[in-house]
Amino acid sequence: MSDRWALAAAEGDGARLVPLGPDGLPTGPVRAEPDLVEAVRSRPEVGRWVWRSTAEIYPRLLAAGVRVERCYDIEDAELLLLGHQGRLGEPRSAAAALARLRNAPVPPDPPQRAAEPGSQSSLFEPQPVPVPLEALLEVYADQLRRHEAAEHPGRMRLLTAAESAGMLVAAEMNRAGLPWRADVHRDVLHELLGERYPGGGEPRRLAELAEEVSAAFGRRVRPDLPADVVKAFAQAGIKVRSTRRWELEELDHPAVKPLIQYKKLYRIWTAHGWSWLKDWVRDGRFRPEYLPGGTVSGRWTTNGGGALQIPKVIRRAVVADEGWRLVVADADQMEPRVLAAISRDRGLMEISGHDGDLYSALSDRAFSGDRDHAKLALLGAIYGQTSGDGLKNLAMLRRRFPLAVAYVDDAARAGEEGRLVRTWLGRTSPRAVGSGDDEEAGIPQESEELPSPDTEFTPGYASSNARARGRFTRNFVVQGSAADWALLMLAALRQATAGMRAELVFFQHDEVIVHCPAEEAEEVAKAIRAAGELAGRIAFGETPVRFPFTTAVVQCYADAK
DNA sequence: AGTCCTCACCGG
DNA sequence: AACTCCGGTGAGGACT
Repeated sequence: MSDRWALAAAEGDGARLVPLGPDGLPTGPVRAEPDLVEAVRSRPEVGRWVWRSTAEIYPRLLAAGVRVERCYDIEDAELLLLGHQGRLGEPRSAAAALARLRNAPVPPDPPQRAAEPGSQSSLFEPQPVPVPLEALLEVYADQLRRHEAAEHPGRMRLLTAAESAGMLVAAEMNRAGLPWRADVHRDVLHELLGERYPGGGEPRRLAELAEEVSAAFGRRVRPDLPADVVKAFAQAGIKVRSTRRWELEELDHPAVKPLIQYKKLYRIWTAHGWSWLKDWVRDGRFRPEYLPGGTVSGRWTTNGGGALQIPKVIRRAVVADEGWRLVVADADQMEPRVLAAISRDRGLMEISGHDGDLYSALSDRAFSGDRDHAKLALLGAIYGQTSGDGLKNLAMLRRRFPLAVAYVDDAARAGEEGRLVRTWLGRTSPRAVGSGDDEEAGIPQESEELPSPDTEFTPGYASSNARARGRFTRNFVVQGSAADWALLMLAALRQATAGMRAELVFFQHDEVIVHCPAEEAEEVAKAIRAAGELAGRIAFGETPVRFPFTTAVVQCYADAK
């Protein structure tokens, strides 16, 4: 009996499938079966299903109550392998991979369509390109070879396996949905925005604030039109470059207060108001479509519903079912801990080797300043900050944590020089757009600027384009390696809760929510902490670095912080 | 009528 | 204190 099987959807509801050996080659004949779901359900001993696309197959299985242990997603792996080869942007479909193997014309990927509210199946399936099982096997065998050719084959195997696990988690979270109380959401909207007027215009509170703004300027002003606001300030003798909140806050003018209030509420109304509720919440659940690896750095995105931007005030609507709880868990200072692990900097690993607040430890041991200054300095180093307070402490960071700063500096230099960088597991940055100075053909590039002498490590004169590129690659290695860790953490958590009634219902970069019966809550919290530590060891090997979570067992998401 | 862009906010 | 990294979203407006 084989541990690993390849599976392809066939005519109607059917499937074709075959057992595979450790080398990825078939160890038996191809079976043709009339019912894909039954083909999988009847083989619980299979440890890993190799298929073209999780989004194509797994929602069907979940709808029939069939859960699988592990999978290998060929089209996701193709994307990661292409990236590793510096060929991001080439079509990643199985059909395209096959065409490349056979030196045939490569079909472009089908366009991704927008999410449809309320849909339960995944949507990265605009028009599935049928690929026969034999062709899939050919692509799979080639992918196994390409893993071996990677810079770190073991890590690359881990990366594709982890992201395939992420695909399973994403489909399961979409199926489960985030518990959402529409009645509570409506109460919040009414409190903040007031009554809705018939006809669909602004609700009462927004209309009142618009009146206050107009009254303050002495003429009719539309607060939702930045150009109108800038003009109104100019007529009042105040020059503003934009109407961003932080800029308006500097001004002394009676319109400022209602303007800022208007912006805040306008945002809630348009992005998370009544129409959002109607579009995205069904039967007490919000079902966003998660896209693992949706950003180049490996962070997830969601398609529709803005699930990764739920405003804090709206979180009151996320309420556990009767007798159930939400276990809300936040990884503590994930990015500096990840930097410690990937750079192997002794000082930073030492500070990251405790469960306590990392920034406090940093300010106690290495800084004369307070916690907030320590935090700014460290984050500034990771983000490539170009101005502000963080810079003053950069020299000290360099002395105390030479390997950590060198790690991100090296990544920045690679970016400035147009080279690619990789996360710890091997996810690779995209090439610079145009990878030269040929953007905006025919227009000369901006004049070269002098580097600021206190921060620059490059001897040359990098253009501002190149320096932006350097900030991107600097951040990429840390944020991306953190995403590597998060994938492994999710995979471990999924395994740990497999025998429980608990369901993963939300994931956002460094935060998870598990919905579970009250009596399972403590066990779930323990499982989350264990998953974090396990992910740290699997991803980065044995290091002193700890990956703690702050967990809260609550009935309402808003009570978690 | 549809597409693309800018703005400004939300989250990490 | 300043606005650096990664995204999604909607509205309005300019364009085809």
